[in-house]
This record gives sequence, structure tokens and C-alpha cells, in this order.
Amino acid sequence: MESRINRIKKQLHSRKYKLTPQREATVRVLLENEEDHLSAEDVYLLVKDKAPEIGLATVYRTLELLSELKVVDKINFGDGVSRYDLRQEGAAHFHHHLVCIECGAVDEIQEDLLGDVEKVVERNWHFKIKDHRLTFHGICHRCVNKHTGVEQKEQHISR
Amino acid sequence: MESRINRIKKQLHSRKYKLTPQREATVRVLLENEEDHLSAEDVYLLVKDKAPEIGLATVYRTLELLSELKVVDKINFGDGVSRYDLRQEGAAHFHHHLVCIECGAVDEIQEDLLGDVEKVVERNWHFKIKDHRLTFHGICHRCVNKHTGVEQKEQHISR
DNA sequence: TGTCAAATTAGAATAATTATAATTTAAAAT
DNA sequence: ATTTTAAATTATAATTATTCTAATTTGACA
Repeated sequence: MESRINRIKKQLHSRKYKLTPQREATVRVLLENEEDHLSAEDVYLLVKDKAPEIGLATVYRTLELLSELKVVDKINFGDGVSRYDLRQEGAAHFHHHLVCIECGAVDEIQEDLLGDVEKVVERNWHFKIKDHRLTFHGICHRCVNKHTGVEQKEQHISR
Repeated sequence: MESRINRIKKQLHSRKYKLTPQREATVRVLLENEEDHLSAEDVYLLVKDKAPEIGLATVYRTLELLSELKVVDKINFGDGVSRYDLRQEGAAHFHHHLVCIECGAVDEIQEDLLGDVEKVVERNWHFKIKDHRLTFHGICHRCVNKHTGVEQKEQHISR
């Protein structure tokens, strides 16, 4: 964990930014909650434990900065809040997500499944791909198991 | 166009909703701007020409309703606003998008390129897919042509 | 025609995010 | 060590998008 923070520190320095105590506390929260998809508000509340004097605006600014550096990705699952998701170190692309329309769980797929699709898109649409966002909406393995076949037909997306 | 509206009308009726004048005006705006990715505010301003007395809240409610019926899809490209995109009639899945990080253009891919990927996901993650969202970020064919090879390396995402 | 539920309206309220102005911090230069 | 300077932070205000509320209107149908 310390080494990971150090590498992020170097990334910041290489772009002439500093790793201030507030920024460090924010990064630690993200590392400690790598599995989750935290909103800025969520991060703020967690960071307050480490650095009670921090302001919400600073958290927003820090997350924005980390986005720029590709340390986190900003993503929106349609519930009106932006969420911030740590990118695997060195990953060229954002990972994929499985959003359960029943229980709301968000699972991650770290493998890149889009290699072939991207080749097709670049060739046929003459579009130079830099990154991608892929999210599947459906029923997660936990909820599938909870169900009989009949009930599964009645699901639909809602807010 | 009229027949398309009629079919939407039937869809509404089958769920016990009415096609009120406000709803019809909203649907017309969406049909007339099928290529675009309008925000609720955009739709509101356009609908006002047809039905000046309409309220913004009604537009939101109508768009929400059309989402439920899968006539439109609600999508967010990360700029803080939800946008509403007409679904091709009868399409089982949402279409894909190409977002240009340089000029901001959003192009559509109507073909479903995810068939194989979805099979893998359903099998390996035991996830029952109902729908998907796929967006590529990169440089569109128009901007690629504007550029020399060198300049292309300098692009990055910003807000 | 009267009744009733659904839909709409204007405007208030809420929630997320960004901007502002004053203050603090910390590195670099003297 | 002190001064300088730019960057960063804070508290708070402002803005923007979206949803809620209460009162009113509409329209199908008994």
C-alpha cells in the first residue's frame, strides 16, 4: 500500500502537483475501499475520519485531479451521482461493470473483453479508440440463485 | 412519423397511460431530433415551441415514462446531464456510442457488436444480461483527418 | 352531466457540484 | 533563517439538475 501511494506521489510530482496531507488521506480511502464504487460524498465522509478538517470541495478537486492522472475513473450508473473507481495499476483501459437491476450490486470485470470489438470499430468507423466504458445491466449470480425461473421475467429497470 | 407516433400511443395505452398533448409534443421533438442526444432542458426548450404552456417537470416525467417503455434510453456521457436517446424500433438492446474527446461529437453504432462478449459474460460470471451500455472514447473520423500523426498523441480527456 | 383517477402546472425544495474570496502552506530563492 | 511566491485549502455562496408538492385541469366513462 505504501509503495502504491509512493508511485501515485511520483505521478503527481511529474505533473508538478503535490501530495498534500488531504490528497494523501483521500488516496488512502480509495485504496482501502478498492472494491467499492464511492461517490464524492462517500469519500468525503470516510476521509473525515483521517483528516477531520478537510472540505468537500477539496475532495471533489482531488478526485478530479486523480481522474486526470487516470488513477481513478469517474463513472455514473444512472442514479444521479458520479462514482470514482480506482483503475488497476498500469491498465490501459477502464474495466467493465456488472450492475444488478435487482439488488443494485456492482461487480467488476478486470479482463478486457473488447479487443476484437475495438478492432472492428477502428476499422469500420475510422475511430481512434482511447478508452471505453462497458456496463451490463442484468441479474447478478447471487440474485439468479435466489429466484425461480418465473419470477425472473418480471424484473425491470427503475430508479 | 405519424405511424411511429401511433405505435408509441399503443404502447402507452397497453400500460394504461394516455398520450396527452404534452406527451405527444415531447415525442415529436424526440423523433425530429433522432440524431441528437438531447438533455431534458434541451427537450424542454424545443417542446415549448409546440406547446408553450408545458412545464419542465412534465418533460422530465414524460422522459422518465418513455424510458420505462424503452422508447428512449437515458444516458450520461459524464458531463453532468442525463441525455435521452431514441431507441431503434424493436431493438432489444441499447445501441453503442462513439464520443470524440476532441470535438465532442457523439456518433451512434446501431449494430450490436456484443453478442460474443455477452455469451462469455453470461457463462463465466453467471450474470443474466438484460441490457448494456457501451461507449468508446477517442478521436472521430473527422478529427483524425484534420490531424498530423504527431498532434494526435497530445489529446487527453478533460471537462 | 357528474364523478374520479390520472396528468399537468407553477413553484418550492433538494441534492450534487462548482465557484469565490480569504487564508494557509510549503517549496524555492535569497 | 527569512522572504517570496504560487499552489492548495477552507468555508461558504452560488449554480445547476432534478424531484417533490399542492392545487388545478383534463378526459374517460357511469
